[in-house]
Amino acid sequence: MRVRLDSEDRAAFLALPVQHRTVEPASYMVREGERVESCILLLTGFAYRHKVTGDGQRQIMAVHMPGEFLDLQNSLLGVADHNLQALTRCEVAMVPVAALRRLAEDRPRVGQGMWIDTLVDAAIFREWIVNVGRRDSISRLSHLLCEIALRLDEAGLVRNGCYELPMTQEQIADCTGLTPVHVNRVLKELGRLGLISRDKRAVRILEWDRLQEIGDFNARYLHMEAGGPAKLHSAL
Amino acid sequence: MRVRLDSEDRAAFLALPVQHRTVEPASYMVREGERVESCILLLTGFAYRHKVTGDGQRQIMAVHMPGEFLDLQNSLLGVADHNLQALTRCEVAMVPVAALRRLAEDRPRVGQGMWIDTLVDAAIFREWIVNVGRRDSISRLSHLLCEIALRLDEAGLVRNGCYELPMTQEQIADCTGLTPVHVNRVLKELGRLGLISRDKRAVRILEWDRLQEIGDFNARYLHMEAGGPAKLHSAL
DNA sequence: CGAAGGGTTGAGCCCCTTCAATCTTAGTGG
DNA sequence: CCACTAAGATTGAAGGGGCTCAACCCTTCG
Repeated sequence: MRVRLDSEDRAAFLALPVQHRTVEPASYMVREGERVESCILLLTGFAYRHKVTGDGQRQIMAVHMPGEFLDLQNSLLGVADHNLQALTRCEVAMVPVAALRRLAEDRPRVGQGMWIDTLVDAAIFREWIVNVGRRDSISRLSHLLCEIALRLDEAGLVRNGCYELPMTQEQIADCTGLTPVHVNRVLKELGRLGLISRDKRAVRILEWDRLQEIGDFNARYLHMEAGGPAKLHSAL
Repeated sequence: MRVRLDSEDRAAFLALPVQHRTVEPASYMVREGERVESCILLLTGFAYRHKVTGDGQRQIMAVHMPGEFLDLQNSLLGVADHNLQALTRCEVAMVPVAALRRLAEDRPRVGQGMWIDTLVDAAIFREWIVNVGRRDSISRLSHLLCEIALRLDEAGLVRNGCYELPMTQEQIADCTGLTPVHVNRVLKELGRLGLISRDKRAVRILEWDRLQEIGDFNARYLHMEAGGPAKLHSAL
C-alpha cells in the first residue's frame, strides 16, 4: 500500500480474514456485470483490467503488479464495470468486502490509506487517457515502458535497467490503443534507435533519459515516494 | 454526493468551514504541480480536468457539472498532477483539506461516501480510456453525448432530451482525442443521421436508443441510482 | 514431429489530420 | 446603427500514420 500505517493499524490490517488462492494465467478474477463480494490483494504475478467494446475490440485500462491492491474499485461499487484477468499465474489473498468496509470504519487511518491507494490508481487512469488520446505510437509505447519500469522498480523487480514484461504484443497493443502489428514495428524502431533492447519478454532500457523524453514521461502522476524515480534513474 | 448519509453525518458535512467564491470562465482552479490545500465543491457551472503534453496538445480527462465534488483527487495526493479549469463561470465552495481529512476520520461513513465518489470518477476515467483508445470518431462523440446527457439529467439540467453543452468544438475534440475540424464533421454527420440536432451550444437528442447503440454506450460504469437512466430514457 | 501461439514483415488503403480559407456570431466602440 | 474585431464554426483538398490483410517465421510443448 502507498501509505504508512502505525503498528496498531498495520496489525488490524494483517488480522483481516484472508483466503489465499492461486489463479491460473488468463483466468478471470472478476467479470464485468458480476456482483463483487471480495477484494483481492495481489501477492505474486501480474493482472490487468480491461473492457471489450461492442464490436469485440479490447482495451486494457490498467496493469497490476505484485503487492498491489486490486478491486477496491469494483468491490465498493458493488457491480463490476470491467473485467479483471490474470496475466500470469498469480497468488492472491482475498478479503471479504464487508470486513474491509468494517476495517475502514473502525480504523479511519487504514481506510484513508486504501482511499489514497485508489486515488493513485485514478491518477494512472488519467495519464492513460492522455497517452492514448494525444500521443503518437512511439511516444505511447515509450511512455508505457517508462511507467512499467518505475512501478516494477518500486516492487523490486528491476535489475540493471532490465525487467520482465509478461505481456504479448497484442496485450501491449490493447494497453495503447494500437494494433499488434504496429506495436511490433514500433518496438523494433525503439530498438533501432538504441533506446531499448529486447529478449523474449525481457526489456532492457538502454537510454532512460531519451526514452522518457520521447515518451513525454513525467513521473509525477505516479505519486511515489521521493526516492523512487531517482533510484532507478541512478541505476541506469 | 453519490452516497446517502444520515442526518447526523449530513449535518457534520454541512458544518464544514467553507469559503464561497465565484470563478471566471477559463480561469484555473488548480494547476499541475501546485500543492493543493483546499478542496472544491462545484455549486453552479462547469469545470474540466486536463493535461498538456510536451508538444502542446491538450487532453481533457473529465468534465464536471454542478453538484460534483472536485479535487478530492488532487488535494489528498498533495501535489496536483493535472489542471482544473473553469469551463463557465462557476460558484464554488472551498473546504480546507485538513478539515475534510478530519471529517473523514471522525465520521467514517462520510469518509466512505467521499471515497466512493472518487471511485465513480475513476470508473468514468476508465471508460474514457476505452472511448479514446478503441472507438472510431462517430462512436466516440456519440458516447460522450450519451454520458453527458445522463449526468446532466441526474443534475436536473435536461429538458425534453435537450441540454446546454458549454464546450467549444475544440474542447470536445480535446475530450475525445480528435481534432476540432473532425469533431465538426462528425457532429454534422450525427445531425444528418437524425440522431441529434444542435442550436448553438444546445444539443437535442432525437434518437436516444440509436445514439446509445452507435456510441457503444452502457451506463453501468456511471454507477447511478436505479432510476437514473430509465428516467431520461422515458423522457425521450 | 506436428500443432499452436505469438512474433515479424510487406503492400495497399483509409480514417483522421493538416493546412488554409470562408462564414457566422457576438461583442465593442464610434 | 454600423463598421470593426475576434472567437468559433464550417468547408475543401491533400497527405500521412496507423490499420488491414496476408504471408511467413520462430519457439515451445505435447
